[in-house]
Amino acid sequence: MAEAELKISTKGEYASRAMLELSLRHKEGSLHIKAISAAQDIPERFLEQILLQLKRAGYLRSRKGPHGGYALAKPPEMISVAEVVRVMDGPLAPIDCVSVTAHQVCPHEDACGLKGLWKETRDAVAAIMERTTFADLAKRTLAARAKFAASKGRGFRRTARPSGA
Amino acid sequence: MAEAELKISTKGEYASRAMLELSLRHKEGSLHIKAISAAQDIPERFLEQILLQLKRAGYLRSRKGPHGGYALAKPPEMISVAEVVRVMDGPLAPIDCVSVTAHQVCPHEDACGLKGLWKETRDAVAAIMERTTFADLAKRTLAARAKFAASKGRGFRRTARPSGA
DNA sequence: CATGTAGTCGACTCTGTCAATCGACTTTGT
DNA sequence: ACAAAGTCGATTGACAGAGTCGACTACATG
Repeated sequence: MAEAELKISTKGEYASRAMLELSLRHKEGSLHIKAISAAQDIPERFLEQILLQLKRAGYLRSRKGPHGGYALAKPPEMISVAEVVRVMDGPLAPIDCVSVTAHQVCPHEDACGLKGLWKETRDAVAAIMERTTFADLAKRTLAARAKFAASKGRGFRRTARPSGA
Repeated sequence: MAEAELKISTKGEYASRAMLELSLRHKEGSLHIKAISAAQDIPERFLEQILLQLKRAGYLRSRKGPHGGYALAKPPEMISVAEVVRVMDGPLAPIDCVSVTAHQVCPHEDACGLKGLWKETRDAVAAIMERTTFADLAKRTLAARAKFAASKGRGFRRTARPSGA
């Protein structure tokens, strides 16, 4: 028995985290894979191919050579989580006969009273992810961190970041 | 690339279909595996083990010998889809750090602004499945079938033939 | 009480997907 | 031109999901 039937692939998760990191540090210009990998704890080599995919899909732009790296291709408020997840894992549907992007005829048509239910859940999830942008996530994250820092007591240094500068 | 990041296992799907069939024909007393398998087009041998699991979890009762078979252990309006799916696939969470039944500390705590979002989607899905009972599904199915029959009933079958008579 | 019917159980296979890694190539800055 | 950084695609290893099998046990009826 698995542990979840509602599953976001780690790839989708990593992609989201990477995009979030990029959104948080949007001002800094481009970030190297290493920086993102370290900040979000994602295997560097794996992240590499994720960023690549995201770039091909038009969400990121990259620069080679020294001082290169990745950056968002559009402002964070223009990118929804749904888009990113879809790039990584494909269309979202709880079961094939309900997908908006990849339907196929369900052999049970009339017999399948479940179809409506699956569609309902799909729509609910899609709606949430569709309306949440990375700007939203960044805002929430900042808020959460501030709260965290405050509750942890003054004088505490915050999360150690492998920052240069 | 997969085709869905929101996935109900076929086991969960089959279990739901079986329960639906049992609900639809609740009046008939118990049904044999064969009948359910045929009606819902589920591999007999596979269905067998699914029903078994459902029985162990207390949703079905069975009778051996001739005239045996499976039947619901409680009325359809007392069983939610969420329960059944959970029996088959375990707790539902888009990612481990959000599961209500199987949490584990997320190593990114503060850094993870995504957590809230995953939780949101989980709750949305859970809410839908929790409030939908098999009585609901049976009703919907009957309605869908009636509609289907009506539209099929009048008129003639579509003629793809170049020249009719 | 014999016997076929039906259910129970656990182990097993097979396939596909997912996560992750490598090696080599290309581009860019100095 | 050389090194640093990014790009690419192929490969791999592990594990979960889907479906199968064989044998065992219980029951109901002739």
